[in-house]
Amino acid sequence: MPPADSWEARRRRILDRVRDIPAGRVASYGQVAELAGIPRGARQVGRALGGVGDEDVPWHRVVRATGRLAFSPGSRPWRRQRRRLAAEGVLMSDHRIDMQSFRWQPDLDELLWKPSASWD
DNA sequence: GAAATGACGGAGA
DNA sequence: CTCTCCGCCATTT
Repeated sequence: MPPADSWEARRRRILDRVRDIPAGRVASYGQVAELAGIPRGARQVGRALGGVGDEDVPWHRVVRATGRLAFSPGSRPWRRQRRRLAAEGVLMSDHRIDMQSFRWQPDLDELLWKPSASWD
């Protein structure tokens, strides 16, 4: 039997988390790593996304913590990602996303969807 | 095996 | 704002 937490297992958890990111929001590599139970595993997230081809994964919703894309500005993949984000309403100004407004916050969404559970 | 290389991040100068 | 430096870890050289 292989180790319980193999690279394949972690890769699968990473991609599952990326699938959770709703359209119109973005998450940073580090954030996805945290959610996948891999603290400080930002680079592994990049590694996992690098292999996604036809797999059904919204890879374009993962950006750097700074709001910039991981690709070189103006490059082919950079433009592709920017286009996909724009189609969801995530616009960039000066090659950068306003993380304050577009960063996905799972816990906050929970509050918005299920309000009045235990307020006051 | 050692060293370099990333779809990264954070701290510090 | 820039530029280092370090931690991280799978993969490549």
